[in-house]
Amino acid sequence: MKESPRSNAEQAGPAPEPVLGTRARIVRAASLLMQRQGYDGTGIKQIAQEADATLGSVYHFFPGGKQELATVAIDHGDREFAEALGAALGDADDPARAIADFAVSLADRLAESHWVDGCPVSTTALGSVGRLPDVRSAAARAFGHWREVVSGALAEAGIPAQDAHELAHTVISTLEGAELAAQVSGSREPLEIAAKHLARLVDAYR
Amino acid sequence: MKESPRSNAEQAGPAPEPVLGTRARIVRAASLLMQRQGYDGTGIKQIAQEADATLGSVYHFFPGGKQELATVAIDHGDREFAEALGAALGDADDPARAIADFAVSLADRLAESHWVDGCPVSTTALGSVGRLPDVRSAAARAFGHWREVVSGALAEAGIPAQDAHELAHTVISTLEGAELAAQVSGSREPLEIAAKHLARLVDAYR
DNA sequence: GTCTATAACGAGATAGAC
DNA sequence: GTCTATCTCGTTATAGAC
Repeated sequence: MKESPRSNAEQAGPAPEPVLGTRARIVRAASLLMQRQGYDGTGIKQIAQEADATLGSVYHFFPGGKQELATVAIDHGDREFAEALGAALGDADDPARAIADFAVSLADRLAESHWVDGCPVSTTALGSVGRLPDVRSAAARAFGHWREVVSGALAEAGIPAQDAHELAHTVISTLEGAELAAQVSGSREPLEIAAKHLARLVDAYR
Repeated sequence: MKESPRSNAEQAGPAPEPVLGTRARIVRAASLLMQRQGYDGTGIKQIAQEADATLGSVYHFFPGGKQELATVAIDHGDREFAEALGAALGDADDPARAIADFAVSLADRLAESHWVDGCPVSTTALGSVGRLPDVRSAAARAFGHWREVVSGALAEAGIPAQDAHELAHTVISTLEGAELAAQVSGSREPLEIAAKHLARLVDAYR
């Protein structure tokens, strides 16, 4: 069960990335591939190949099969995005500007990936709404976490709790929708405009 | 090629819905199923069954196979949503209120369908961004059409063209994102809050 | 235009040696 | 924990009778 994450590369060379265990590599590959191709568009064999693991290892760590893998992949994307969001908004005294900058950084990442690496949750979640309850609820938790990060930052900047709660909803919704529009149209424009409008909206509540 | 759309039900009884030809039934079924399950989650056999057609008929009308079917389905959803949007914003002297009401009506439709009937384009488009260029560009056209409807209504209400263009981007992005969030969380809240914030944002530009 | 049968392939999942 | 072989089923797509 437990693996030493440093079984090789022991003498701490300049290698920046830690050596991932098999389970972690599988999770990372599943998250990345499902982010790009969705649940049905991603095969378990493809995940195993991308993770440099065998099919047997995948089912060893995830006996629940593809569904379990999908929920774990969404949890992974949840944490990843929450950290980025927290880092961007954490100690900002001007949350409106911080949110706008974060939206532009999403456009940067998206353009770098040629518009394929969008939200790590929405693609997987959308196609499985009425069909895979565990996947759907994992996605709902993720959205909730992200709203908490935004709402906390807004409250810390002096915005009343109820306003902060509602603004957090619209900030996350608009970022999601603008990222989707940017992917589909292959353009930074939706996210850049969303940055401007979200800043204006947040500032109206101070 | 051409079919009489009234080959039966000739005496114009009180039947409200027109009799659809085979091709139209296939398009409608494909649009509905891909809206719910995405491109990869929807099988051609399932489409044929839902449309009361045979597999042979599907390939007769759509020799390009699943890809062609998907682009036609997106075009269908495009027109459908553009009409609803146009009806809601067409002759409104208060576009901010009209947009808010429309967002709430989206929440109504979503709740009625138990959160499965979301945007007729985004689910199909998202999973195919880096993989099916024809599908992606059909989705991009749809988003463009919808923005034109919004931007036209805003311009007619006296908002300068550049502001109207940018607002249309955010209106569509936010509606998309809020609908996605509502589906995932099984709640009207994202769309109801988006309605309020979009109205406030639009009013700030008058 | 509609229907059935089937080809060709890949999917998710399992078994069991090592 | 890892690997390979395999089972079973469903998929897209095609062929050809009617």
